[in-house]
Amino acid sequence: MNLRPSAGRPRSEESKNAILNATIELLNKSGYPALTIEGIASHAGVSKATIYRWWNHKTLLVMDAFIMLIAPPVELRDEETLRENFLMQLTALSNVFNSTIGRTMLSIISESAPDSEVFKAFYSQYILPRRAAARRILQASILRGEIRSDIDIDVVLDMIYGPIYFRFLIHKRPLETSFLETLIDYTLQAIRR
Amino acid sequence: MNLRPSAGRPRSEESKNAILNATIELLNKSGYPALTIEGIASHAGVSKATIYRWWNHKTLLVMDAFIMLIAPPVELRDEETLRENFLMQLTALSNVFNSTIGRTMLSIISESAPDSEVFKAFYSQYILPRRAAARRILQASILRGEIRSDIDIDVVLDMIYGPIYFRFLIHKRPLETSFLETLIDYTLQAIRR
Amino acid sequence: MNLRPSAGRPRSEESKNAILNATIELLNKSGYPALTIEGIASHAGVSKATIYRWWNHKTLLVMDAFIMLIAPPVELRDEETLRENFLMQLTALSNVFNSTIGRTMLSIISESAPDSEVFKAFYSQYILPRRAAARRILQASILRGEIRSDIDIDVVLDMIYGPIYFRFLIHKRPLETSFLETLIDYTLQAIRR
Amino acid sequence: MNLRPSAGRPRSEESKNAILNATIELLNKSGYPALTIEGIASHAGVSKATIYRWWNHKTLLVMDAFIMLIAPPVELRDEETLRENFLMQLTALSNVFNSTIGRTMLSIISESAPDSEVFKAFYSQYILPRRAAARRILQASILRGEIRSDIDIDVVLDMIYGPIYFRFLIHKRPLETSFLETLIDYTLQAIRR
DNA sequence: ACGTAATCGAGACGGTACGTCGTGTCTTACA
DNA sequence: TGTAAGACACGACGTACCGTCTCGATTACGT
Repeated sequence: MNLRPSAGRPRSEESKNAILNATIELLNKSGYPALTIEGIASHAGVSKATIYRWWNHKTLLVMDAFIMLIAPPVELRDEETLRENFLMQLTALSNVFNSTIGRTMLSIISESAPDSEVFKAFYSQYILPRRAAARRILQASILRGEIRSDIDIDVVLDMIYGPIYFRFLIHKRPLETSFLETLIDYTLQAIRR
Repeated sequence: MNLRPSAGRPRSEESKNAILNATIELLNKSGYPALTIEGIASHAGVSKATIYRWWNHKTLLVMDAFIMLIAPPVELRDEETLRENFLMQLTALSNVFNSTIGRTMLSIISESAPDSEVFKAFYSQYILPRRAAARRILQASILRGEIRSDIDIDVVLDMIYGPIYFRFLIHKRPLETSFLETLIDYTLQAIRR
Repeated sequence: MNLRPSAGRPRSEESKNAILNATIELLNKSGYPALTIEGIASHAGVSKATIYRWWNHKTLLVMDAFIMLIAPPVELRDEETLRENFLMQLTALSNVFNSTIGRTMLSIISESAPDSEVFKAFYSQYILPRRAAARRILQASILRGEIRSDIDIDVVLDMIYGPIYFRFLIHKRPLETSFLETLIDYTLQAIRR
Repeated sequence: MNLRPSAGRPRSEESKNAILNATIELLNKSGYPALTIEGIASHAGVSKATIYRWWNHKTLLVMDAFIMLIAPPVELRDEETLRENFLMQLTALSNVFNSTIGRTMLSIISESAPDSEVFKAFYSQYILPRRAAARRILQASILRGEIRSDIDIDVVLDMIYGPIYFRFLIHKRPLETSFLETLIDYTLQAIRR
């Protein structure tokens, strides 16, 4: 069962945590362009080789730190209205954007290739779970007859998420709650029965 | 009027063009992470110092190359329907995204600070003119009574542009015309009178 | 005894030798003004950083190459006459001057400050040992009653070495044996009992 | 008569002086390795091209500044004793060595090739006149029967000048008068009748 | 208990690019 | 023609990281 039955010294969890924490700290302090493996190593009290042994690429290291840090997907609940559920999820999303590592992660993804390891990891571990949850509550809403049954759910989801990302990445403006509300209201207006 | 009638040797337009063209070529060939000032200099047959004399930062160099390359803002016309005008502009936008320099530019902007030189240049030279044009035709449409007069134009514009950027940067999926049409239709549905 | 028994990868003796040999070769080929760290690095198949790690200054690198190359101080012997001993030492000195690295070393020393690292190294590692040997045989000669006991040995040594350096550095004329002999004869004439 | 009958603007004496003075000032302030044409030009309020037009090489510029600055050769006089005459000349020489430009000049000469322009200029304009004067008074002394007639004057001159240069360039020690006197006394001892 | 094996820190290594500085040449307009 | 101003191609500087490597030391597991 155990494919590699642990010959030799096991991986140091302590070093692993020190590396991920150092990554986050240095990212917060100086930003992604100034983030170096050497800096992380010395800040974490760890050898460079140890980092290279476990992460092929700096982007994957940031990805792991990002996953460690962010909250799990918001539980969307059927009892809440569609509007409330979206508001909750978009608020969680805007918290991610407000962290340095969240912004960094998105800019890494922006310039990553669709077949790159980091993109695939981010998409499957971050985007898909949240999108699936949102899709579920939209479908429940359709079943309840609140919104039209012929809508293209993917387009609707993009109409909700897209402007949030846009506002952060391109406008670089703070996300007021009123913006979120107007956005959701306009979208629901477009798809209501 | 001319305060200092050119003391010293004038700037070489030839070098300037060679630098911008080399930037674009190398970007297309190997991508932004592999783009080096040294590479640009040698490919353009130009000295590194000449590049540094005119561009403080690599991002600003890419920005200038981007501006040189892209088409001027689409002329939006009153004779066309709102829907046609948006389709035209979004198609132009997707052409930008389909070029390497366009994708690079956006990822640079994604990780730029709001007070950075490159962000301010991009925002004022690229985003604002296009946004102003779109705003004008929305306002004309309001005057003609086709759409509601109480809408928040900024939110509407973000609902149109945002999903496009999102689809490219995060989903990394091609932009089918059907997507554009559905997007516009849903949006118009939300704001029609 | 050994306080830190070698943490980390040990210094490569191979690289060290390659650097010193490349220094000598390039010096012989093109002279000191054309000697660059970059040239040495590429000629030695070594990274620039490796050179800078071990030598703060180009002059110290030349100094080490010089020390590696030159013969150890001539053994002065009591059985020989004073005259023979000096002739031997001055001949060895003129061999140093006839090598490019010897001439280079002297011109480095000429323009070095008295408190500079390279001057102190040269003085203690090259000048002093040879001067001490010469001083010893002069003192032995005094004890044997061949020369006056009240002479200022430092002045006498400068009277012997100084003209050699002068002839090379300023006159730039070859050193004939007859010149050396006349020089020694005149000096002995001045200090004989 | 006038070979170049002043076509065009004449050479600016003002610029020439500014250049030579700037050379000396910068040499005194920061030393020869830090002496740059660009620095001289900006300090003298002069264009780089003007410097390059009149001096092929930085060493020649220093040479001209040196010649402008130093006193003319000491007048050696028959009325004085040989000893007094040498003392006077050696004192003048040690003044040269005490100036930054004097030390710089010597180190330039040390590393110059025998067929280089700067060496030939220095030798003919500085060394030879002083050496000729010293040679004359030695010959006069021979005629008066004070010193031996069979001496090799060139060797004697080197025995007097050499140790001075040596003391400055290699020992880097101050020249006490007592050293000069002992040096002269030993030399005269060697060649007196 | 003792070897085998993987991991760890330290840090040297060959590279590549950085951004700066000085070189010597040039192009302009003015004197 | 000479000059100041200043842009230019070139080349080296000394630094910073890259990703790899070689050490000795450490920590498990299987004999």
